[in-house]
Amino acid sequence: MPTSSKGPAKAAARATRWLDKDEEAAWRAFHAVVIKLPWTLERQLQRDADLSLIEYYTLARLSEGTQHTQRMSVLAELTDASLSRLSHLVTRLEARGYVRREPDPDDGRFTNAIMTKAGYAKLVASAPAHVEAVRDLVIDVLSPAELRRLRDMSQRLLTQVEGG
Amino acid sequence: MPTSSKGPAKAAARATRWLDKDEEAAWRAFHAVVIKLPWTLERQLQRDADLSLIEYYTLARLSEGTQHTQRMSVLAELTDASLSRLSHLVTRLEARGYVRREPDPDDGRFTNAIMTKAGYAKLVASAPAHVEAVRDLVIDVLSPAELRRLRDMSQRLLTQVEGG
DNA sequence: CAAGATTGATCTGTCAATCTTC
DNA sequence: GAAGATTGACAGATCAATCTTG
Repeated sequence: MPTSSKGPAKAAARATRWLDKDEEAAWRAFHAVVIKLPWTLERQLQRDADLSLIEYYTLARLSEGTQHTQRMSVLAELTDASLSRLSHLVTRLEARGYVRREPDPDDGRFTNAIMTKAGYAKLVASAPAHVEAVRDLVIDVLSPAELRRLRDMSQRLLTQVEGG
Repeated sequence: MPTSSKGPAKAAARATRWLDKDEEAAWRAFHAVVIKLPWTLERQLQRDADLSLIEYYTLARLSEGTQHTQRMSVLAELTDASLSRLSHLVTRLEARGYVRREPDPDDGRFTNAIMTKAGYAKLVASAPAHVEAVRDLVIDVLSPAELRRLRDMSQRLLTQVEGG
């Protein structure tokens, strides 16, 4: 019954503004995408590259850093992971030889994550199939105008989600 | 570097169609939403109702079934969970007294998940805060026209994601 | 034996506690 | 002592294997 209908608004201090029919339909469709899309990309990467989505984007963001390097805390921001999650994750990538860690020479409180040659090669090898998937699943499904709107909406949603 | 730029398209049989600047920007924004939104909703539900997102939607979908009942396999579809995941999950909901299981009287191969009174009460108590969150984070951020477009795009994305 | 469902092993993420460096 | 980072214990998801019913 929730999220729609005017159903029993038991607990809330003031009457709940339930979703109307259109809002409900929009939410269901969008919610489904939000749940299913990451999963589909996970599968693609797992199958084609033996990487998880966040592993792939960790390598991608590392490749954009000077010297293929990023501080752990910055990388956590960029990949939207907690520092703890990233630390575990980098431990695994390290074990596979894709990344190595070094304390920042200038300030030992920071740890630098540094992509190895093998890590870069892995990213380069994995990218084409992943970009194909992103195209197939998202980009090529929408017109350029729609894509602009999606970006626009996404940016506004983001400010909300990030506690605007 | 991936997803954008014309970078080394090593593996793929044919040249990779990398994302152009606008496509890349749209993808980054949308990707961020897709990753962050579920997490925000998880936090809200965890905090306000001690439920995970999928637990909440499991209860919600159950409440829509005749007699507050759904077959496990149908419920798995509705909640976008694997049968295995759902089974583990229902075991937990059962332990908390929100759901019980019975074999289908007509065909013992099916298992019915049945929401208890306590389960329904839990849903009713949890719904207002969750709907508020969905409004704050998504619905009220977009105009009705945008919401229509979002729904429209989402539906098309879904057919792709579901292997259209 | 096929479809529905469950189970157990394993892996990943989270949370809280801890360690290190300045 | 505060910020950055790591660690370990635990909760939840996945995958493969298994069980059950018709």
